[in-house]
Amino acid sequence: MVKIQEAPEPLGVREQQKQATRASILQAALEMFAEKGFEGASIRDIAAKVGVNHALIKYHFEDKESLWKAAVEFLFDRLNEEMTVAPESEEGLSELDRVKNFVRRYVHYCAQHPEHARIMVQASVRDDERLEWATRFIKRSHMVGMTDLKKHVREGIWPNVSHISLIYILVAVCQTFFMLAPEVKRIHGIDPFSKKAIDAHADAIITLFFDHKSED
Amino acid sequence: MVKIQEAPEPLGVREQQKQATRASILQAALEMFAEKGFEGASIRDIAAKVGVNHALIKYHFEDKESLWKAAVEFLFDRLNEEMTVAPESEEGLSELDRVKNFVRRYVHYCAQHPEHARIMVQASVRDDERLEWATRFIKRSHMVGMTDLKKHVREGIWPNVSHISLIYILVAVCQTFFMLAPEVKRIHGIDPFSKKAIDAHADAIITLFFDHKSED
DNA sequence: GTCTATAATTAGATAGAC
DNA sequence: GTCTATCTAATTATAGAC
Repeated sequence: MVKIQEAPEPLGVREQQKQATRASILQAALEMFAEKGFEGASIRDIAAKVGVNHALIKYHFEDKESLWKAAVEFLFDRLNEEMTVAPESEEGLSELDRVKNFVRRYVHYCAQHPEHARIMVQASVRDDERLEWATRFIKRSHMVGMTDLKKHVREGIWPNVSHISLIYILVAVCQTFFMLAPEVKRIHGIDPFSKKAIDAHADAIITLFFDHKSED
Repeated sequence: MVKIQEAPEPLGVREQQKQATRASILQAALEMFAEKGFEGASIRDIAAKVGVNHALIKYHFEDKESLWKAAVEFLFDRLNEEMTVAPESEEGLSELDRVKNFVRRYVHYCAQHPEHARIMVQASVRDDERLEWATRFIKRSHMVGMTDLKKHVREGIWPNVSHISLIYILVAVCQTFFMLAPEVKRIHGIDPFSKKAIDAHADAIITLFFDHKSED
């Protein structure tokens, strides 16, 4: 019995439960991979965190590698969603103010989802099959940023230096403070995820990059 | 038979071989821990990389945890050595030029030893006993930097924003480009460790931070 | 869909030979 | 000092019950 439909039917309660379990496993996997790395995070610990049997993960994700890939896809899908901005909301703003808004938005994204940087950094320090696979996602987000960045260099917003270095500088300053949150807490005794610290960090970046000139 | 001596005697050939083996194991451990993380790097792979039996590692380093700690101590000892500068070499320089020199020196350190950032980032994303142990080393290097940084904020070299954010911004921009070298190569097709890329990166940071003012 | 039970592999540790 | 051999524990994977 095949149904032809424009919008998806309301799911059966069993199917709903399935998707909920799948989502819980994915969420637990994100946290575990972020904290312990690919080998350090065990299927069994992820299952235990969700409260299901480890064999169930095979049913939803085939194997550990596939689970990791599903987690990475989820990260970049969410990044695209959350970083997209309605054009109307920026009408009348100068290009510099748009760049500043972008920095604020990205800083907040990094604070809300530190597991993104944690997982991707651990992927990007080793030149293996997983990094090769993830390259398409990283590449896509870099290419989008690169186009804008080159335009902004021409407009004098960024200095005319290596574009590749600039991209990594921008990403690094937004991510690192939150990625290393456990260290920041231990060394400096502050919580990077507090509203105050998040705003102070965005302010620091924007002031240093765009509103500051060193005195000799 | 006890010898009292001012300077160490020339070591026996057997003892020399022992220390050479120990150093090789430590070097291999640094590379493996950096690339694969604590759990991902196996004692057996490290031993295989050196060309010795895995049981020998226990003789030199007791267990995996101790080997990791020895590797981290080595990293910070070398950091202190290589970042120390003779006061004479900076005589007559303005404070701003000293800061620029510091950035250049640190960028070169990060390029020469990307395993430092790789190992410490993986330690700092998880709040466990190893990070607690490593805190003393991180703290020491942050405290040195923090004192100078506050002075330089007063002098107008850095903008008057969160000092903690500034520290992480500075460290992040110097480290990340080299830490993520495998990614940089795959995405942008350049080698971050080439002399040209290293210098361009240091230039990018210094220009952006100290020699640039955005146009509105 | 989810769990039980178990096979197959791999890792860290260590006793003892050389 | 270094290696061989072995033990134990943990992990991924999977067949099959419910």
